[in-house]
Amino acid sequence: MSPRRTCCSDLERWLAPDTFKVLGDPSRVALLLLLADIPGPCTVTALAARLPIDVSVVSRHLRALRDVGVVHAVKRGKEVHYRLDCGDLARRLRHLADALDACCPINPIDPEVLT
Amino acid sequence: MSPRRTCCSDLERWLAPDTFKVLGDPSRVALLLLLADIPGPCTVTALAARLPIDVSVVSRHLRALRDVGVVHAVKRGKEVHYRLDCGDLARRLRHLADALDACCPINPIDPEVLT
DNA sequence: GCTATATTTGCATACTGACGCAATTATACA
DNA sequence: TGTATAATTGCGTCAGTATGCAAATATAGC
Repeated sequence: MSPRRTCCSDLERWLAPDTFKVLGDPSRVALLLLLADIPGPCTVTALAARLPIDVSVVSRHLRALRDVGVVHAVKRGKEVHYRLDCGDLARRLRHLADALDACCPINPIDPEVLT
Repeated sequence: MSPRRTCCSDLERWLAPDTFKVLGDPSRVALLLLLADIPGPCTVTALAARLPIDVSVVSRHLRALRDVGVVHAVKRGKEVHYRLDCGDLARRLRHLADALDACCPINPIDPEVLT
């Protein structure tokens, strides 16, 4: 087994399938857009009221988003307030972008491109 | 319906569920890592030989990656050579990171954090 | 303690997608 | 033209997951 190019270790580190799997669902993306659109924290019920899905489903989606560190949750009494954790996600995306750039300066262009 | 914050239009533009869904599969990520590790283009058969999955599955995964613009395909005779399209993906990730940062300067920190 | 509201969890259902195998298509070469 | 190799596509199967409803849990206020 040949040693892996150093840049690829970074790529493997930041190309986390779990995070992208969570970001790959339209309902969860809709939740993220709502959280971005409404300044300040938002409760589960308030978010569910703006989407055509049940509160329980919204709760589960928010938990999935929290598990991968994309949103942040704060409990206040019986309510849970969610907000985007933009900084962390943005940081990770930039690390991934850097790792990609570091991996790819090679590979010259070929003709007869399919797409 | 209140008008959307301008930053959120960018967020919606770059937070494409389709791309992330494709990046959310471990086999496809393994393919990307292989393409990054092996300098230069790679054929479907060569990639399949390094993974515990069937050639047909590899072919389908590569097509999915191509459909979202993450890899690049070039046909040479009966072979198809694939390579990463790092530049485009890195560009889109940075746009997304910028949109996130633009959306989130608000939201003060609250106590009693859950995660 | 009792009630009302917010959230989470258990469970059943339906859908999506990954996978392997076999068949088909495309291309190079004898 | 026939044969061999590369890649794709058809199809059935299986696992994972998104969803809604109902029940359970947590907490505030009476």
